[in-house]
Amino acid sequence: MNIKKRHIIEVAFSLFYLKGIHAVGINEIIKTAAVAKKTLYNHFVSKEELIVATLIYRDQLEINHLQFKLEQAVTGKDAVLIIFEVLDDFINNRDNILGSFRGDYFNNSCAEYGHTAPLLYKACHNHKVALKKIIQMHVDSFEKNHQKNQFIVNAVVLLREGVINEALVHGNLNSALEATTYVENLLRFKR
Amino acid sequence: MNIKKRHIIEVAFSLFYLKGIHAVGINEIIKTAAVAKKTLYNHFVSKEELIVATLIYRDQLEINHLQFKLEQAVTGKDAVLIIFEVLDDFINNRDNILGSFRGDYFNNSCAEYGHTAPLLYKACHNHKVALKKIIQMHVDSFEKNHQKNQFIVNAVVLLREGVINEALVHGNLNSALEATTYVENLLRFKR
DNA sequence: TACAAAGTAGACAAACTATTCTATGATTAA
DNA sequence: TTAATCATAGAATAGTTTGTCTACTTTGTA
Repeated sequence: MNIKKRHIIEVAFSLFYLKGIHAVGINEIIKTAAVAKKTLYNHFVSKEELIVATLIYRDQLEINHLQFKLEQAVTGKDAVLIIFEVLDDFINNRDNILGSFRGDYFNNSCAEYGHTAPLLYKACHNHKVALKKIIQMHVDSFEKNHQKNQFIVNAVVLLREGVINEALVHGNLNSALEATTYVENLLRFKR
Repeated sequence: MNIKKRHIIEVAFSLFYLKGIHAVGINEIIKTAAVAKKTLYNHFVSKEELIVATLIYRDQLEINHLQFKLEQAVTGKDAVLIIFEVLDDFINNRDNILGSFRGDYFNNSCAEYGHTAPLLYKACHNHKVALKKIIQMHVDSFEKNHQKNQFIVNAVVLLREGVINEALVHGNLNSALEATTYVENLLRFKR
């Protein structure tokens, strides 16, 4: 991808994520990115297209990062626990790749736009589907009983979402560790 | 409270909740509320004050509604399960009082503003604290062991947050029921 | 070297934003 | 009845916003 285009996406993402999408204007983006307005509009037909690009960019970043971390997992159960380790590092700003925590970019974007911007919603939804697929794959490796399998997958997805919101709005930075205790229980009982 | 003021708050809440706060202007609010601009600014010094008023209004509505439903609970464990019943009705638009589901208003507002508007963040945070206090109270009634008690309270809070986001972004309208199965497990094992 | 593509800087338009203000009409209480 | 209060409609202000356009400069490639 064009280097300027990527730079604009990265800068836009940072600002959107930190301040919220509506709160950040095109002028702020081009100023921060040190880029001409024309350049931005050469690469993106509208602000909405840029927003969607930031969502896809962040999706790839988070999914790749998670996959990389999951390579350390020996068993499927390890993998499930690693998901919450990654979350804990993210929430407590111990991860350079994911950057400074300000909630889940996809949840935040959906919260801001709801279903008023269909492309945007779809990008958020896609990310969640991709994430669930990864979780599913790892749970499949150790739980063959369909019902138990679904039970665990759903619980992990649910807890993950809970952890992020708990950290953001409740301000509870231990939420990932709390969830880990919980997941350990879940994995033990379901053997 | 003044009847006009309350009407403005209710209309503003509906619009903010449906479309997002930034996306709704003062002009749209006064037009929908069929009220003069001066009337709005007589009651609220600024848009931000109105936003905070809608958060407090919704906080009271949700807390009162939940308390009312919880009166049906015979035991503390019933109460915990009722929390997820209420959520399920909310998500599937079976509750006239809570209205049409579009996620958690407090999470959405925080997502939109982050910490840039301290009064707003505080109102959201207060709601979460009030909610946790209610959950705590009911769990206290059946679990005296402090560690187990905290474990359950945290799990319920985490799951509740997860359920709402799962429904909003994943589009999974069964999330509350899935969580219920999970909570039942939790309550059984911790006897 | 020459030429096309891509970037820069920023003025500009049109539409929006929150907020203030004026002028007028309706209610209400003394 | 009279005076004060409250509401209305909407113009005006000052500042946003996204997106377009012009004129000029840099850059990469053939």
